[in-house]
Amino acid sequence: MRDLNYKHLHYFWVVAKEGGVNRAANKLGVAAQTISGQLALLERSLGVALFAPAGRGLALTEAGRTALSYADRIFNLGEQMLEALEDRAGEAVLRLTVGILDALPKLAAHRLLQPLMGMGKPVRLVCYEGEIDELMSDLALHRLDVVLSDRPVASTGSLRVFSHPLGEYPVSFYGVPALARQYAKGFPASLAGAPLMLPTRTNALRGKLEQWFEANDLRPQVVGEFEDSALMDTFGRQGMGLFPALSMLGPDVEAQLGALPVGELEGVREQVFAISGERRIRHPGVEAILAAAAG
Amino acid sequence: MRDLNYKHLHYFWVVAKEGGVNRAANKLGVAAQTISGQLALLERSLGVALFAPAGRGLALTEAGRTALSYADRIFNLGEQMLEALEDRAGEAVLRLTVGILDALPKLAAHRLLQPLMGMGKPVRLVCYEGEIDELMSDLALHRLDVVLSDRPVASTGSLRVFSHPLGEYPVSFYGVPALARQYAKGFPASLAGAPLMLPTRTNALRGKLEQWFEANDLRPQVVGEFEDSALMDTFGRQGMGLFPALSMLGPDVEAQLGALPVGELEGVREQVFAISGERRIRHPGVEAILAAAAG
DNA sequence: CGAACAATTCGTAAAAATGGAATTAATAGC
DNA sequence: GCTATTAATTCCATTTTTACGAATTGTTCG
Repeated sequence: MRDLNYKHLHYFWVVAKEGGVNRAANKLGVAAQTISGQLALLERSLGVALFAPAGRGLALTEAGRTALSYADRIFNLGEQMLEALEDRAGEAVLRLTVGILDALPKLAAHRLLQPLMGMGKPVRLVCYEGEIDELMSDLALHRLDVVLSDRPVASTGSLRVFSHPLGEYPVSFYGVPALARQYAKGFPASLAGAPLMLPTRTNALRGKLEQWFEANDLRPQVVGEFEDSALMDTFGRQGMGLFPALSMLGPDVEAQLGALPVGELEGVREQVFAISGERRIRHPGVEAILAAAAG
Repeated sequence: MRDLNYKHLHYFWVVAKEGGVNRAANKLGVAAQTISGQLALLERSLGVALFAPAGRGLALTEAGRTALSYADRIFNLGEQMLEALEDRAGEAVLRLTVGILDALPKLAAHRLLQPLMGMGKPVRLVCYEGEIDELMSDLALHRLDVVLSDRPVASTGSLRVFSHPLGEYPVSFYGVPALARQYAKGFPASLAGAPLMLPTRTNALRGKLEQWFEANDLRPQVVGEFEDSALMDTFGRQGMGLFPALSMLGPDVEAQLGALPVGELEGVREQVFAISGERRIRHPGVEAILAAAAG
């Protein structure tokens, strides 16, 4: 039973729905012998009988009933697809569906997606956020075109994904003006005992920060851990403590959060990866993003 | 673009997943020209481009992405079907999935399904209850083999169903012994002012009861209306009032509910129909039921 | 029992899919 | 800027699959 022949399955489906080979032949516009023959081939390739003689007609076997419920769904999907494509035949807007890891800084995501707007075509951007597992499964189901992550993702047996580095960016600590002034002098040594907000351990950046503390012989006071970077930003704005963010986002951070840079963390770089589910065929939008990141 | 060629769609699916015509050809064990040609035919029949040249490869178009999400589901279903059939290849139990209208007396349903047990094969009976609309849609989706209803159902445009009469059965009023004794004398005239429980107006029997009251010039006191006959039985057992049920179920009613017949309603017959979604192909179990009802 | 119906088998004809050889197009390397 | 390489495609002969006419088998109904 190597490969399923969908033409044969389609005949089976119509016969089952119409209630007989002759009726199906009539509906499909082919001769009854044809259907009968193809049906026999299907049964042989499946290794099970789908129909059993009943009276002078046919009745579904148990296996046939199982097959019918699948065939129903399969061919309904096929019909839906035709409708969907008929609608879309005229349209020309490019839709890019992006999954963004909760932990990834929103401003960074925004920056990375910026190149899309500079493309020739009109683009409709659809963003989802979530944890890495959800996003990966959505990627596998083609509900997402690409996922932005803070680490590369390895292909597992069932899930084949491809990670493309989008870049690595220096990281700085930021804080409200009062805090920033207080700890800027003598940075990074000044951080000893400073109130810090850090991402949780599920975030790749967390490990790098720990290493940096180790290397600089610092033991800061952690006042909060955040899964979602947007939440951390909000608390940072209230002056809860110093928080890490990309150095290049200085102007944005100041404008949106009223926080100033305290100092850059030497050797610490936040990495960003674009994870795609395709080996090489690329979404024009994803291509634009990768090109902009590389250039 | 009348009919979708699933072989072509399958090639498209593999090309999209593998990331190129050559890779797909390699995986499928056919030449690249073949795939290229079949893909072109698919695009022509659909009237939209699925791929666009990108570099020296191909990239999905917006329509291609739409198609891919359908193809994913379609071919995953196909693979699931093969697995399901492989498992079921040995099995020999017959499964009958029946939908039973809430309003239909449970004891009657039990009686009607009884013949199944006398068949040669082992049978697994799966019963669902619900309102007519739910059951009809489940029937259309092949989640049910047959529906037992108290009235025939007409085929609508989108839903083709076939109603087979299973029989009509005389109806009696029943009640706990005290009530039964009180109202049996002089039946049916004695019912004037008797506490009665009736099915709601969604039940076909309700209309027939009203007519019978009219014909016998009775104006009984309705102490309760019930959608579900099992609920009515439960209240009847508590002595809330007299309730209608099939005459032939007298022994069952007495054994299970401790209620006695008060009198049969002349001219009132509860009808039962088997509704199937198939024109003629019949489930061996359904056939047995119909045969037993006819014989 | 024979007429009508339903499915099937057989052999051949038509249609579709396939692969070889050559062509076009876009990179990557030198 | 030229050449080797990779990828997709076009053209056409060949194979495979699908389809139909004619005849066959089995079942139901009058």
